[in-house]
Amino acid sequence: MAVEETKANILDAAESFFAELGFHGTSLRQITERAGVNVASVNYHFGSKENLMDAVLRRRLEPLNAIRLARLDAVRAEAAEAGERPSVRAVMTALIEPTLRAVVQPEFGGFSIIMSRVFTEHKGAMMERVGPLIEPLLKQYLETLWEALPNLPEEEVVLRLRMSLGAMQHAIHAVRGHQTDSCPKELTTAIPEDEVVDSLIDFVTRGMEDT
Amino acid sequence: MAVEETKANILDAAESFFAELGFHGTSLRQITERAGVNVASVNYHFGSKENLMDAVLRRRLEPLNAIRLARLDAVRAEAAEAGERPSVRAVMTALIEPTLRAVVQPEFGGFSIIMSRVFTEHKGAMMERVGPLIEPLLKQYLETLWEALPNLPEEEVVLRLRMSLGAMQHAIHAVRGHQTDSCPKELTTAIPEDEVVDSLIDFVTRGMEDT
DNA sequence: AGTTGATTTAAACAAATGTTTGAATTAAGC
DNA sequence: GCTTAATTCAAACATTTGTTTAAATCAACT
Repeated sequence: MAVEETKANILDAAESFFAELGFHGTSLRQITERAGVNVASVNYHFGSKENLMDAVLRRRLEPLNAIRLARLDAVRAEAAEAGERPSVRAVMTALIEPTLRAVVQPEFGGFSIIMSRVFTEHKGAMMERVGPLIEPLLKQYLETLWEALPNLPEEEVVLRLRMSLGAMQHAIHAVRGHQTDSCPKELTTAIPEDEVVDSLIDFVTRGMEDT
Repeated sequence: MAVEETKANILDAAESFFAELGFHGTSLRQITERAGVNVASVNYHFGSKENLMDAVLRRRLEPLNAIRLARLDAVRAEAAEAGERPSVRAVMTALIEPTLRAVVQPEFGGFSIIMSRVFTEHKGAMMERVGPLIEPLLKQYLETLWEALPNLPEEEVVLRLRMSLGAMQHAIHAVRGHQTDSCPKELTTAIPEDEVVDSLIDFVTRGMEDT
């Protein structure tokens, strides 16, 4: 088995187990058994269980963040060219569309669940590791939203962005729950991905904008 | 030490550790040491570590759910008396206000974080345990929202409620993060509780209502 | 004061954890 | 084809885990 194949198998197995059972709830033996490799492989290729989680997150987050930043830059450039403020809808679309398109891909497996967990924890080892990966992105979006909503106090925009991120997180679960039938019965939806994207953009745009 | 005091000490310690380190990340010895009791006390009083988590959740959730249901019933009664449909704002206020008032209390400690984690997991032992505690509540709110928004497809209302719950979850973290300084730097807010409640109600009402 | 039942305690239990070791195997370069 | 380095493997490492046990202590009631 090629080296990259071994590492990829470990990452795949780790991703799905971390999503299902959490970091501490998953053992290296579960991961390596599903990956079809030896237990020692994790420490050989990644150094430790914690570094493995790092690699799981980076593999998905870095390319996705690059796309999201590019989309945001496009929105800013377009607004600058037109000599106008960027619209809230355009900014939120630049965030939401690539995120949901990525997350519904089957190979993203449990990544969205892991990210939700990370968002939830706030402190502890996991947040310290993910923080540096997402804070620069959020800072860019925040600054653009301040420009798009000049009449609101900056603090209020921060709060509304947080609430929008929460809405996005749960909308993602709605889409993936629809795929996997694993969300609470009272909150299942049968709405296809495209409509969820539209609904979410509408929802957070109404929420963000001044009425 | 009185029996109830012992159990309360265990519940307090378990709540804060489960919030900080997660269920699997916390050991019974950490809990019992902080609680000042013997390791065997947990199994004696609660039966198992899993049953302890059950008790932690029930202690907060059952009284809170009673309040939320009462508030919803009041909204429905008022609307019925006036011969009108309940307003989206009134329904969302009946959900949000008691939730945030409860959650910002210091003694609620890490409960909101535990709940976020539960919402996130979706499957696994934790969701199976919490599901029965919150699904009846959500069902009641959902039916009232269907009545309040008769022109929307029911599926769309379900999705919007989910997104609103996500917004509430992250707003709660904003408030508690403000208390504890434990949220990512780019998303800290210094907005006091009352204003967060108002902002959140406004945000989800705009999001839920047909434009 | 004595008895009964509930509670606490220290100690031990088997099982599972992440990690390390050193030999075996594979792959690549000359 | 030999050598060298990278990778895999089975086995063992010391800890830590949740749980159980049986004796000790406590509280309450007659």
